[in-house]
Amino acid sequence: MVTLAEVAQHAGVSASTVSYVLSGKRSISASTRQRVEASIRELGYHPNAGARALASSRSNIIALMIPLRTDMYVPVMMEIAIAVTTTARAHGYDVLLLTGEEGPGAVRRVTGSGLADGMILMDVELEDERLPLLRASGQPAVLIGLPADTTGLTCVDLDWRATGALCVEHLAMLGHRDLAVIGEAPAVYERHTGFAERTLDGLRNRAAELGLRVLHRPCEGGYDAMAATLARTLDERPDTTGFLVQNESAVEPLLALLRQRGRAVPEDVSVAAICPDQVAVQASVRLTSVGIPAQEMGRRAVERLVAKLDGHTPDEVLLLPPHLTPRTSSGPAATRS
Amino acid sequence: MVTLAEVAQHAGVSASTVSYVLSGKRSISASTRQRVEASIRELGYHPNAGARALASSRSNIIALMIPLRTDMYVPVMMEIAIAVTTTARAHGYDVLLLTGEEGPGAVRRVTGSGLADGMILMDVELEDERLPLLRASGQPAVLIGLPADTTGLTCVDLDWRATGALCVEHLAMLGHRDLAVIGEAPAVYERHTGFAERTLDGLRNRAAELGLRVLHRPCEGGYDAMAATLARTLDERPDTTGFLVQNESAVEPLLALLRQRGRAVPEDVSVAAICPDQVAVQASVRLTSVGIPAQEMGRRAVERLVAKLDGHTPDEVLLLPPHLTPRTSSGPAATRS
DNA sequence: TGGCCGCATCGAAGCGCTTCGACTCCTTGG
DNA sequence: CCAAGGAGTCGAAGCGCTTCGATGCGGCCA
Repeated sequence: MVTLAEVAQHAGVSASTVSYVLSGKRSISASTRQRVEASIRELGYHPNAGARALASSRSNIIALMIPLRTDMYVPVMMEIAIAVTTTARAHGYDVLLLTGEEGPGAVRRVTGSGLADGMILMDVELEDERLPLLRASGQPAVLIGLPADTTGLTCVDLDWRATGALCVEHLAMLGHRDLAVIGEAPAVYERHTGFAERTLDGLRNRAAELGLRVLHRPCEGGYDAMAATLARTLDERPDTTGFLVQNESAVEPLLALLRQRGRAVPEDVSVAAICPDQVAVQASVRLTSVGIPAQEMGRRAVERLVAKLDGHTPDEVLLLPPHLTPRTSSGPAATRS
Repeated sequence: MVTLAEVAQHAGVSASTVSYVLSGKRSISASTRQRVEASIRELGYHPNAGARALASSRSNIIALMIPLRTDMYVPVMMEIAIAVTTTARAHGYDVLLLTGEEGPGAVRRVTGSGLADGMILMDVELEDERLPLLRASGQPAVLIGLPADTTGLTCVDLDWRATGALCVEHLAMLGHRDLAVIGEAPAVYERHTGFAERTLDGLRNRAAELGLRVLHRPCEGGYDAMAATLARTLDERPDTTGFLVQNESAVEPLLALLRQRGRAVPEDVSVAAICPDQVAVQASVRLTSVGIPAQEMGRRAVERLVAKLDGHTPDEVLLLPPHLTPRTSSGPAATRS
C-alpha cells in the first residue's frame, strides 16, 4: 500500500502539504498542487480509511438500518436502499448496511465505535424501540417513516394521511359511496407501523367528512387470503363499488377475483391502489394509484443527514405530498336503479 | 468517547492487557479478565473502529456490490443482501453496500483504501468488467454468479445448467414434447448474464437428449409483453404443452392469458417456473418450480469469504444443486388424438 | 524603511488501538 | 536445588493520517 509519506517524498514536499492538497483546508500554490497530484496518480495512492477516520474522527460512512421483515413490499425497500447509497456516494459517503436483526444494540455499537458518522433508519414504528437509544446517543440520524413522537428527530416520509384522503376524494368524486380498504397484513397493523395507521386515519377522516362508508380489512398477500377477504367484504357490504388497496401482493389477486365474480373494472367497481408506479402499470388492469416515492425518500434522507453532519440543522419533519395518477381501473360509479 | 486507556486505568491494568482481554490473543488470568470486563461494561466502552483498523490493518468490513439494474427480480437480490448481512454479523463483520453505479472503480477504491477486508460481487456477468481489477488487486473476494473464466476466483451460484435440465426432465417425464421457454427480458441476455445463458444451455442440451422441441423467447415482464410473446409462441408452435418460465413478472400474466385462451392448467398445458418459492406459492395456480436459494447463496458466499480472510483457501467454485418442487401447475400431457 | 500581514510550507504531536519483546513469578523436571 | 519454560502482565513502538502552531518570505502601507 502506498502511503501519504511516500507520496510526499515522491513529490518532494512534506506529508502535511499532501494532506492539505487532498483536503483543501489550506491554500497551496498551483505548482505544488500539480506536483502532488501527479505523484498521487503516478503511485496510485488511496488514503487509508482507518487512519483517516482515526485522525479526523470522521468515517465518511453512514449506516442504513433496514428491516428484516418481508411482510412489506421489498422492492420499495430496495429502491430506497439504492437511492440512499448512490446519493451518499455523491456526497462522499459510503453506506453500511445493518439489518433489524441485531436489534437496538446496533445503534449503540455503531455509535460507540465511530463506525459511522450518522444513520438512517427505515421502517420506523410508532413506538420504535431504537429511538430512545438514538436520542440518548446524540448520533445524527434521519428516519424514513414517522414515529409517534418526533421531538428532536429528523424524519422523511410520504404524507400517508394525505395519501389516504386523496384516494378517498378521488373515489368520492367519481360517485362511489361504499368503499372497501384492503390493507396490509394484520401483523403490520399489530406492530403499529406508522404508515399503515396514518393512511387509514387520513382516509377515514376524509370519508367521514364526505359522508362515505368505509370498511377496512387487513389482508395477507396471495390468492387464498384475498379470496377470503373479498368474500367477507362483499357479504358485509354488497354495495361496495370502490376498492382501495394498500398491499401490493393483494392487487393482482383482487383483480382476478373481481373478474371471476363478473364485476368489471372500472364499469362495476373501481380500484385504486397505493403502490409503486411500476406495480400499477404492470398489473392486468392499469391501476389508478398513488405512487410511493421511494427514490425521493432515500435521496432526501441522505441530503438531510449530510446537512446535519455539515453542521446545518434543517427542518425536522419532511412529508412528501402524494400524487394520484388516474389510470383505467377507476371510473364513475354506476348509477343505482 | 471512552477509550481503551480509560478502561485500563479504571481496571488498574495496562492498555495492552485490556487489548488482550478483548482479542484473546494472549492468556489472561481469570481475575484480571473479570475486572477488565466489569470496567468495560461499567464505562460503556466500545473499541474505536478506525483505530482498530489502522493498527491491525483489518477493518472487519466486507463490501457487497449489488447491481443497479432493476430488470431482474429484486426481492431475490434483497434476500441475498440480507442473508449476507446477517451471516457477516455472525462472523463479526459489517457490510458496506456498493452499487454498480460507481463502476469498476469501486473495486479499486475499496481495495486501495482498506475500507473493506474483502468483497462479494453480485450479478456477475460472463465477461464482467470488474474482474480484471479484482484479480489485479488480489483482494479476497467471492462472486455470486459465475463468469466465463473462473480461474483464481471463488464463486457461489445455483447450478443453472442443472436447473434447466431438471425442468426439462420433469416436463418430459409427464409426456410433454413441445416446450416453450419464457425467458428474462432481452436485455438480460444481451449483457450476457451467466445464469440466463446457462439455464438455456442446460435445458437445450437435456431437451436434445430427450428428443423434445424447445422454443425460447425472452420476454419483458407485464401483461402486454407476455400477451405478445404468448401469441407468437402459440402461432409458431401450436402444439406447445409445456411452459417453462424464468421471469417472475411474466408468471402471473402467463397464467391469466392461458386462462383467457381457455387452456386449463395443468390439464391442457403445464407450467413450471424458475423463481423464488414465495412467488410459486402465491401465484393464482400453485406453481411447480425450482426455487432460487437466495439465502443460502448469501450465506455461503460470506462463509467462503470469511474462510479466505482467515487464511483457509477452500474450493473455488460452489454450485448449489437445484430442487424442483412439484405443485399443481404441471401434470401429464394430454394424449393426442 | 520598518513593521505587519498573509501565503505557502513544514514539523511534530497526537488519534486509539495492536503487537512485539521483555520482565516477573511460579512451576516442574532432572 | 537449579535451569528451563510457561503464564501473566507491562511498556513502547508504531499504524497512516489530520491539524495546530511555527517559520520563512515577499508585498504593502504608513
